[in-house]
Amino acid sequence: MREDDSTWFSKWEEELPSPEELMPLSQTLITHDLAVAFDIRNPNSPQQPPPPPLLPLQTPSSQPNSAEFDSAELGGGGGATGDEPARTLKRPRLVWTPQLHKRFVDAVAHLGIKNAVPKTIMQLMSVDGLTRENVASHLQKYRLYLKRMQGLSSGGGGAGGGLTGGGDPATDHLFASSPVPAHFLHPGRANSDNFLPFVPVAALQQHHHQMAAAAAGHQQLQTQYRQIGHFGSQPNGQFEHPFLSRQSQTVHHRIGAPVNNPVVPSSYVEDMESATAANGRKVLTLFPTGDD
DNA sequence: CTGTCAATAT
DNA sequence: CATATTGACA
Repeated sequence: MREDDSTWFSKWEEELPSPEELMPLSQTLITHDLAVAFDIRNPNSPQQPPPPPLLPLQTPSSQPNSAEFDSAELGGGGGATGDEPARTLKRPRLVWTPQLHKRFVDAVAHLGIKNAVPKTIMQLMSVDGLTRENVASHLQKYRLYLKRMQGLSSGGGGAGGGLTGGGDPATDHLFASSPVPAHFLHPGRANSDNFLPFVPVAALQQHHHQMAAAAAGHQQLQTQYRQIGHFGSQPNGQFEHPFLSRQSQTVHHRIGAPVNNPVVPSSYVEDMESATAANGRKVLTLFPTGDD
């Protein structure tokens, strides 16, 4: 029944063959300008349909959504006419969506704990808009998560927890959604050959703004709740995402009966990047990469 | 300067 | 309250 349990990492091996395959990595985050443009915090309209966060493929159509420009910022004083570039502007808040986190894990996994440093990860991810600080922050969170899992799974203590191979959410929320490469659990242990040495390929840089994915717009919105629940209520009925259905709201009682293993809440698309390879590896590689 | 830990803000 | 952001330190 549960095949995912032991398949995920099996698949992983197939997935991380060569760096070249990883090269095409390219996700589009919100560009600064766009972010700022969307960052509009409508004082009057509290419920403005937030821009669809991530768009893997299948760009609907660029429906020029009337973007209202609300420069209700600036607290008096200061030249309001000056800032046009997105420099020195405060980013809203990075929304680490499962897919994005997956990319993060992917990069870290392929890099190896050794090279898994913020800068490298960030570069490998090639996520436009992502900054070192973002990755660094998330990285440490991820490390803590790994550490936590280590202590719980091994050990013997058995402490009331129980449940070892499952992994229980509630504390790790997002982290639990993405598969954790086994090797992460323990740095110097098990066989070393398991992994590919992997050499930091030349600086890969490629990012273009093809499908704009706007994910900004949440400034003070509590994350997780309706962050990206269902946005198929567009008047135009444009998007209809099959995935991205968080089933939170589930009352998880602390100790209760042995919860079943289905940890994975919904089914996130395994990997959209692999889809490209299946079809004919190419697509993203010929685009003018205006890197930084 | 880059990476990490701690504190703070939202 | 959890998460991301920011600051300070190594």
